[in-house]
Formats: sequence, C-alpha cells, structure tokens
Amino acid sequence: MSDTITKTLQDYLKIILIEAQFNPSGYVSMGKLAQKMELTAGTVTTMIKRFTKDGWIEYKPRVGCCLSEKGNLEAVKLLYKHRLLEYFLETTLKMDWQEVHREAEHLEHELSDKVLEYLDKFLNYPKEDPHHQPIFRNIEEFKNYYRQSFNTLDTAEKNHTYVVEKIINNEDSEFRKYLIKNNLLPGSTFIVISKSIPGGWIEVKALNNKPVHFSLQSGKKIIIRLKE
Amino acid sequence: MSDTITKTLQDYLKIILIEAQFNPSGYVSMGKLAQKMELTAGTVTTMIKRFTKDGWIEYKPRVGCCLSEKGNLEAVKLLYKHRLLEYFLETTLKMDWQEVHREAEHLEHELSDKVLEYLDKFLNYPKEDPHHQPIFRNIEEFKNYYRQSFNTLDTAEKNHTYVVEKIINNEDSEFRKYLIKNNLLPGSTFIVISKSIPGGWIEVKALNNKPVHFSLQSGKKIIIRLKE
DNA sequence: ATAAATACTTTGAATATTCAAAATTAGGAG
DNA sequence: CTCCTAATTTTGAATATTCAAAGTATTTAT
Repeated sequence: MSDTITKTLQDYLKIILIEAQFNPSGYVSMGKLAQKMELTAGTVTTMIKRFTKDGWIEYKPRVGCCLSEKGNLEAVKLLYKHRLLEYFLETTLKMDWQEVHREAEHLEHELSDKVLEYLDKFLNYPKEDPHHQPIFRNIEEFKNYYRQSFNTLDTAEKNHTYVVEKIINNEDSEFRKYLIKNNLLPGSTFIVISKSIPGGWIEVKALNNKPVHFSLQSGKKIIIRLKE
Repeated sequence: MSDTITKTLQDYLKIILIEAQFNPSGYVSMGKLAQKMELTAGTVTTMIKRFTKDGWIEYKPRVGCCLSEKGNLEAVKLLYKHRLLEYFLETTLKMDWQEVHREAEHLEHELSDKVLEYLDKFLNYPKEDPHHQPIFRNIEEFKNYYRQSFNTLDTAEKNHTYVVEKIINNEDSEFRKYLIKNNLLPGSTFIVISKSIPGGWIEVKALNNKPVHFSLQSGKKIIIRLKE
C-alpha cells in the first residue's frame, strides 16, 4: 500500500511539515509528534517507520524524522488545500472564523486536486487566508517563505552553529554591553555548547571568545538563523 | 462505538436508502448490497449485523435489511449533502458534470451539518441538483416523493426502465390478456417510450415487443419498480 | 562518573474492516 | 418429498491503526 495516501498519513505529513520549521535540524522528535497528533509515542514510532519504508518520511532512530521529497510535495499540497478552504468558508460562506479551522481540517482530506483547481479559480487565487497566513501553491513558495523566517536563541540546539541576525529591544544597554563583550552582535557566528530547559539556561560560544550563559527568557530577544 | 458515524457506515446507509426504494418490501438483500458496495456478501452480512446492534439498521436473516428511524435520518442527510455538493460543484465552480458525482461522493463524508447549512444558504436553497434530482432536506420530503413517484405505472417516467411487480385486480381477464400479449406480466422488464399527463396516457415497450399504450387510470393497476 | 529522570522503541493486544473459502439454508425441478 | 442451485452465513485470517506496559538508550543532576 505504499502509494495510498490515507487520512492518517496526511495528518502525520502536515504536522511534520509545520513542526520541522521550528527545529534548526529540520527534524521532529517522536515525542513532539505524539503530542501534536495526540497519540502515544509508541504508536508514532511504529507509524513513522512504516511511512519511512513507503518513502514519505526519513527517520533517524532516537533522533526524529523529516519529510522526504515526496512527503514534502504532499504536505505542502495539504496546507494549500487547508488554507484555501479556510478562505472559502470565511469569505464566501461567511462562516464564523472560530469554526473555520476545524471544518477545513476535515474537508481538506477529501478535496481532490481537481476541485482544488476549480475552487482556486472561483476564489480568484487569493494570496492569504483570512488570518494572513500565506497560501503556498508549491514547495518553492513554502521553502522560500520559511527561509526568511527566524528563530530566537532559546530555540537553538546543542552543537549547532548559528548567526546572530538581530537584537530585539536594543534599548537595554546592560544587555547590549554583555553582547558586545561576548562578540554576539548581529553578524557574529556562535556555537551552542550546552543547554538546560529545566534549568532555563543556554551556553553559547562565539569564535575566539569564552563560553557565555543566557537565560532562555533573555534568549528570546536574540534572533538567530542556522548557519548553512 | 455505537454512535460513531464512520465513512463506511455512511456508505452502507446511503446505498440501503436508495436500494430499498426499488423493492416493494422495502428490504435490500445482502447480495444486492454486496454488489452495490463492491464487497463480498460475507463482509456485508458481518457489517450489517454490527450496524443492527448499533441501531442503524434492521436486519432479517436470509431476507435482507432496511434502515431504522435513526438510520433513515442519517441517510437522508447524506443524500442532501451529496446533491447540494453536486449543485455547488457544477453551478458555482463550473466543474464538468462527469466529475461532479465522484467528487461529491468524497466530500459528503466530511461536510459537517454546519457547513451544509451555510452552503445551502449561499446557494439560496435550490430545489433540484443539476440533473433534476430533488434535494430532500428531511425524511418526510424523501418518503413523500418516493411514495408518489415509484409505485404504479401511471407514475413511471420517460426513458426509465422498470420491472412489473404485481397486477392489482387480477380478475379482469381482458386486461390480463392485454398484458400477456404485450409481455407485461410480473417479472417483465419494460421501458417508458412516452407519456402525456394532459392526454392521460403512457406508452411503454417490453423487450422484443411492440410499444403499447395504457391510460394512466388503468396504469394504477400495475405495480412497478425501477430497474437497477 | 554514576544514579535518576526523560525520551524512545518494542511487544502484545484490541478494534475496524475486509476477503476467501467452507458450511448452511431456502426455493425450485423433478 | 428429495435433490440441486443459488444465496446467505460463518469461520479464519489479513491489514491498518491504536494503546499500555515493558524494555532501552540518552541526558541531566549529583
């Protein structure tokens, strides 16, 4: 059944597409997936292994999974269907925005590519859904959009290398001095040495500098991007 | 899971609703159901017994099944969703009529009552789908329509094929001879060539026979059912 | 570096849906 | 009334999806 796109597979693909964006490695852990899918971790592990065999997903044991090319294609199409449906339900049928997401969630599974095409034409190819979420019509549009979006330091991962992109709330001069001293102004490259979520801190090190700690709270003020 | 309306249950209900109309007893055989569902008779028997336990269906072993009140309610709603979707796809999205049925078949399963309500309002409550099939909004409308439309020869429709089910008032031997001569005894198949309600007549033709006229009055003595 | 906590994987079992093939039954032919 | 045929029902097995609980591995804290 390697080519059958079941409703279940679709749900997995869509969640992985979104969650992978929040992770510099591009991988989604089994725990995270289980939480989002509202299933047990064991179930998710089993299913992911099957989907991997069918070529939808790539899986690294004890690490997580990401979408294959084939999986990406399908996942982006689902997001396209979802957002176009939201647009239709809200602007054409004038449904309450609170119900729109849930309804689109159901309908997207049965909306064929053909109906999608006609619906898009009828709606005159809107660029955004009613909540200003862009409607991506292919992977390139999707990837391009997310390439430009950034994460903050608190989401950085151990052993990965990043570049400082921007500092939020630049008024705080104490905080600024701390950044200058540790060579962490926009443009600087650094690596994550260690991190403790329960402890609420992260330790990073810029080139030719000593390691330095930040609270995850203050890390939210530092916008970063993964270094190639 | 007695209350969960799965896609599978929906498929069974919809087919039973339609097929039951073609049978004067109101029951659908396991064989017929299996054929329409494109499943084996064994599968259908098993499922029908389960659905009976859950209160959707009434089942008589070795005879067949029909819908319970609860099943009828759900089935008519599904037909409502199906036809309204056909209307939408064809008149609003301007899809090709050949694709419309298949697409509605899929979407109807995920169209909630809420969206149905808004869609109906948007379409301004059409009375028929694009192929002149009435859109029933509740069981009464459905039953009423079928009670009047598919019982005796006078209600038969042009170009449709029927089977003679029973002759009322079998004493009239002249009438009986007329039927024998034209091969219109119970079991015979015939097609309606033409019909005039103002003229008060209907013209039908059995296989390998010449066309023959009946007054709508005498047609009331011939009980028929739609073929297939 | 070792113990404790956390995350992940495996295993065994349950439910829903399906089929093929064997067993049963009803209705018609002789 | 008995036998045959066709329809129906039963049985045993398969697939997909899921969970709980037990077993492993990794990470964090001491």
